[in-house]
Amino acid sequence: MAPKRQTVRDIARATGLSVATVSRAMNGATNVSPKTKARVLTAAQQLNYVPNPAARALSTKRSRTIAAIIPTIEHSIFARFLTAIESELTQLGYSLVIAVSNDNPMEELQATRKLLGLGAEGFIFTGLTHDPALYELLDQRQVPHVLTSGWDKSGGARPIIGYDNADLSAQAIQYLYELGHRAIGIIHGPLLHNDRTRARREGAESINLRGLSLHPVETGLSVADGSEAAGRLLETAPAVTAILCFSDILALGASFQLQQHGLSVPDDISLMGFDNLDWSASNTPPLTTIDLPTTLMGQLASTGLVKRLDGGEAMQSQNLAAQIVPRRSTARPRDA
Amino acid sequence: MAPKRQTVRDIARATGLSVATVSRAMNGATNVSPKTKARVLTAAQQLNYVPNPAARALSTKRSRTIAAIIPTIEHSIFARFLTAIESELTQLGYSLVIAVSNDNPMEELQATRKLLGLGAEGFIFTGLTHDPALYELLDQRQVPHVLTSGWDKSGGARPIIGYDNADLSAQAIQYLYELGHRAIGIIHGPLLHNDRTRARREGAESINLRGLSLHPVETGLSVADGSEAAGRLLETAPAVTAILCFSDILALGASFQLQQHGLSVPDDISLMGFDNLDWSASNTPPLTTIDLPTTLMGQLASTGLVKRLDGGEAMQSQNLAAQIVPRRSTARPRDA
DNA sequence: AAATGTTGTGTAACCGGTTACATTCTCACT
DNA sequence: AGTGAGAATGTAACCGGTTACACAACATTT
Repeated sequence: MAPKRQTVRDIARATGLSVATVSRAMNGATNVSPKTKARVLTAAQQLNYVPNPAARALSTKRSRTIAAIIPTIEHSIFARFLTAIESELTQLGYSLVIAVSNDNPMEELQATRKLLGLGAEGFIFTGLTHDPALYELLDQRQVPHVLTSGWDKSGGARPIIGYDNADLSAQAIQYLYELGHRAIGIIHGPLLHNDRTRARREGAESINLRGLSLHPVETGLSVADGSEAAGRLLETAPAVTAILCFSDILALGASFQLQQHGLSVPDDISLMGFDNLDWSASNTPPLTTIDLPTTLMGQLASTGLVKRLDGGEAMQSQNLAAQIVPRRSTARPRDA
Repeated sequence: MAPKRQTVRDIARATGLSVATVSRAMNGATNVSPKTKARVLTAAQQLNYVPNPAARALSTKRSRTIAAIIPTIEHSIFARFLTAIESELTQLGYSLVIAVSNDNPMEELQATRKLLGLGAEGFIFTGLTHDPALYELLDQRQVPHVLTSGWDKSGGARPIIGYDNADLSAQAIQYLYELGHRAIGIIHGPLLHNDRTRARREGAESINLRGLSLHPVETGLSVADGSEAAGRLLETAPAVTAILCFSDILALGASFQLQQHGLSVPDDISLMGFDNLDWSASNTPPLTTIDLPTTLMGQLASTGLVKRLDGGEAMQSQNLAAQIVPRRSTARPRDA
């Protein structure tokens, strides 16, 4: 019932070969005759041999494990991201470990320490700004890593695979302006410790168009927060004819609030999101949003990191394209 | 810039002590004088020493890693579950690795093999039915594991920490019946490879009440699927006065569809979900649903597994309580 | 003062793979 | 047959912790 674990030496004994040959046969067959290789493989099969990962990691000094640290898991945009990373890494023979930072730089630092101690060889972070101590740690130990979900035009020192939040949100405002909207509400999550949100807000405010007035409202990240913020916005800026939310989740909350006020989308007010989550097309009405290249970003971050680890190739930063997806939740304002 | 990794021997050299003493000082201090312990600790601090997890795992034959295999990550109910497991395990000094089965027994088996090869010591599975080969593997290698998200009255051979899906869904039907509903639609995900859904369906159908007729519709798991299924239901069973969805996600989709048909909830039709996701209270109208003890389940599964691994205590099965959360999306039918 | 116990520390083996280097075997070619 | 190159295999050290056992120093008991 409990056959003790088999080792290379057991296989060596069983086949009458040496441990070196067994090891060579199990891995990339360098200089092993096909006959012996087959002999080893069948013996391994029979004895139900599974290599000990710790022993292998110890002698190769490689764990083939990559860590992803994300702000939260309770948000399908990150779920999509993680799924992409996971499947890509699995294909490349790597494993993924995950930690959550709750958008808190200290928790992020702590999680990184922990995963480093767990043997992670490479790191995928979300966002561009992190605690100096985190960077120090990474540099000191020369840990390959990549930043995601953002973009730095000025080209920072570390590889980035992401998209230009400022530019995208500017595009969104432009899009609404061209539809005829002049007073536009913005609902977004916390600015503190979240450079994606900050970039989006700054991007929106960088637009200078005649007659345009923006009405930003800061709130949390949940559906309930979106609803609450929309309520606040309707009170403080009743002239608003369109609302841009910096996430589809917030837009969903806002749409609940608008419904409660008896306002119809887009006849009374236009609503636009950010993320293009899977349900945004099913929303009533289908939600105009921005499709972020989350899956591609996960794939590229993974392959880049693996190439770096396996081949030593330096990673290249990439600014990925993202598209506005026009749907029925946005339209010309009534009096335009 | 690249100070080569410090080892116990480096610390031993630096302090003039032996590796054994250093090791003892670093871990639970068995027989080490406070003075030496302090000396070792400060030296370790100064040299920025981080123990090599592979070496430790190799010699202790313990990895302190637990694996969770979930059907999908793109569903906040599992996100909540994972978050609970993660924080609990971290507190207990363990780490979590995650794999996704996509509700496919073969993928699940493969993922288990992989994580076992990665060194996972214990497993948390979702659901009660799994591939026989999976059970064989677990038994043969005596891997501690726990099944979650379900319940087996007849008491299976393996520890379960979950809730009684059949009973909960029966309660939901009962609740709607008592409100006065007689023709009740049910929208649920795939029955194949998903024993939670099967149990819920069977539980609902086990109810025998005068005048009650159920109209089940099978679909996928996404919001769009819920919307599609609701459309189908309205066509095939127009007499339905209430719809029970086996997930809040499906209920959200259904509510979009009802809106499109100009039907108001709950005046024209009652709508009920399952899960109590964070937004279900913000929905318009707030969604009646069943609050599942996901967080508690994650905590108990984690601590149980750790107790088993650390202390050898056998795990105990637990049937956790779940509550119907009545909100405004359900009401008496019009003509009752 | 001798015997015994207690506490703190050191030595060296061990975990289970990988791999540099040494050795043996094969076979082609003179 | 002899030689040398190249292929196949073996030996043993190594990765970096942990820990059984040995031993030293000092306290306690009679």
